[in-house]
Amino acid sequence: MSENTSKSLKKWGNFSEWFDDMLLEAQIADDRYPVKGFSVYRGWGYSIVKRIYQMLEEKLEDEGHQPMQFPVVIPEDAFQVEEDHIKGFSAEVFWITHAGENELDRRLLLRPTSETAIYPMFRIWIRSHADLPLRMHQTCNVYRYETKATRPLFRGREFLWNEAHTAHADYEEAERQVKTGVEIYRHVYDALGLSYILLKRPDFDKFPGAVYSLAFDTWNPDGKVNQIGTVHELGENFAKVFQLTYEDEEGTQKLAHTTCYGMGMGRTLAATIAHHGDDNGLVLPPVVAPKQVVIVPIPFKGKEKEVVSYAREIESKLKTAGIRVVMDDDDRLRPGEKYYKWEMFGVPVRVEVGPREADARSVTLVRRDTKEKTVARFEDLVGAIRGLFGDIYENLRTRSWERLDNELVEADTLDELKSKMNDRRIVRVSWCGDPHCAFEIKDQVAGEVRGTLWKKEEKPIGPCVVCGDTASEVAYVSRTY
RNA sequence: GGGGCCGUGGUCCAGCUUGGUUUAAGAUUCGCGCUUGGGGUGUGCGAGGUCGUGGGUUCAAAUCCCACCGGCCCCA
Repeated sequence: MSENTSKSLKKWGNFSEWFDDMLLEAQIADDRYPVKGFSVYRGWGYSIVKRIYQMLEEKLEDEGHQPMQFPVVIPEDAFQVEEDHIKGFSAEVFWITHAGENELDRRLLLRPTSETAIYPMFRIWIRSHADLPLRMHQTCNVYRYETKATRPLFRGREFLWNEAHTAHADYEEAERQVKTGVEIYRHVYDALGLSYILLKRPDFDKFPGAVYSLAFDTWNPDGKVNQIGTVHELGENFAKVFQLTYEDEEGTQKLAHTTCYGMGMGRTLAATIAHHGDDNGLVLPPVVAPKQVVIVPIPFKGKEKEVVSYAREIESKLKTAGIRVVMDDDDRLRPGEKYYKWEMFGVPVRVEVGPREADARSVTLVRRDTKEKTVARFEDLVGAIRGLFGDIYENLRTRSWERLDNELVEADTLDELKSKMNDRRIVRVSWCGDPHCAFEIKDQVAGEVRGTLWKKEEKPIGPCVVCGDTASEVAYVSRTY
């Protein structure tokens, strides 16, 4: 697989085209599957996804979440218990109405999210305060019949995610869990070097059935924001309708309080690609790169043996050190072609080994993010590469946060907001908090109110940009996916 | 929700306006061989298409019409 020379890939000039090329050329995902909104994760892409899952699952389990796997089907009657939840999701539900030739007398649906699958079981499991808190998580696929235009990774009708669900004795404990959920997600996004804004969604945009919703929004090169994860405080809303009660120390029956949070893998992967990639292809953080190092032997006539055997020595040393390494000794390709190929795949470090290195027992190391070359001695190989991994990670992370900083601008008036929205920025505005003013923004400019910073008081600098009344909050406005 | 554009070998595309010299062109890719090898070597031979699907108009459809499927963009 090599990159298409007939096109020039421009991440900033034409993100859509660039991104589609990345998916195809770097074997991330293939959306040519013949059902709209469904696509295939290919080897390189799914390997990255698995590593993200692994980091997330490990952290969740460290924080006391048990791994579980619930069925993909939910019976209609369970789904229809919570009123807001139905309103929010029913238009997007895939129904199973038949089995063979027979019509089912109890229709089933493919989970769009699993609250209504999980709570009937929580009700069975929770009897006393000793059963709380109850925390679980599952990695699974969910199904939503999206009516907006689908895009691979960003918006599909089937998507990969991890969802966590917890039940608690009281609101305070649930609140602490919300914070923990946020910290778990931060841990993963930070490891990927992703920048984000953590917003409390406005009431009109919260998860159907939630008390409030938090969301991690991140920038995208095309000026839209990408929601990569959400955390919801559900209060007693679901507990009430699913009758999640427990007996407390005094022997009285009480309602549990619940939370849930979900991280979309497609979008998290999309952000990783979009934040770090460049016009030569992917640039992967070492922690999730399926291959962290590629060795390219450069055999000259008469010296093939020395070069190849030295390259194998290097390969085995790196493997022993636990570094994921691939040796590209395919003799049909020239070294230059291999450089381009592995740059497309975003492998963090390239090791070049030719007669020069074999003679000197050294290696030439090239880091993917800056293309900077260094030379190291064979004895120092592992340390040098580990050092580069650290440098690459720091660089990617810093660049991502700087870009976010760059994307964030202020606007004092609706006109200014309009013009900055046309520049595809994320704009901070003073807002009175009235939903009508938020809807007015949506009507007038190409973006919408995403919310206000969570746990960080921001003082509005002027009156509400829409109505001119006293502003109570600073709202973040942007185009969305 | 409203409007617009598009679908031709694995990929990018020419051809469509004005139906017929088109055996559907080219590049890339893929296979085999030689050559080459520190940033996309060159070359020879070969492979790959029911022109998205179905229907209609016509002596004749990649080309015109309709429906569906799939993709993209803009606006709300």
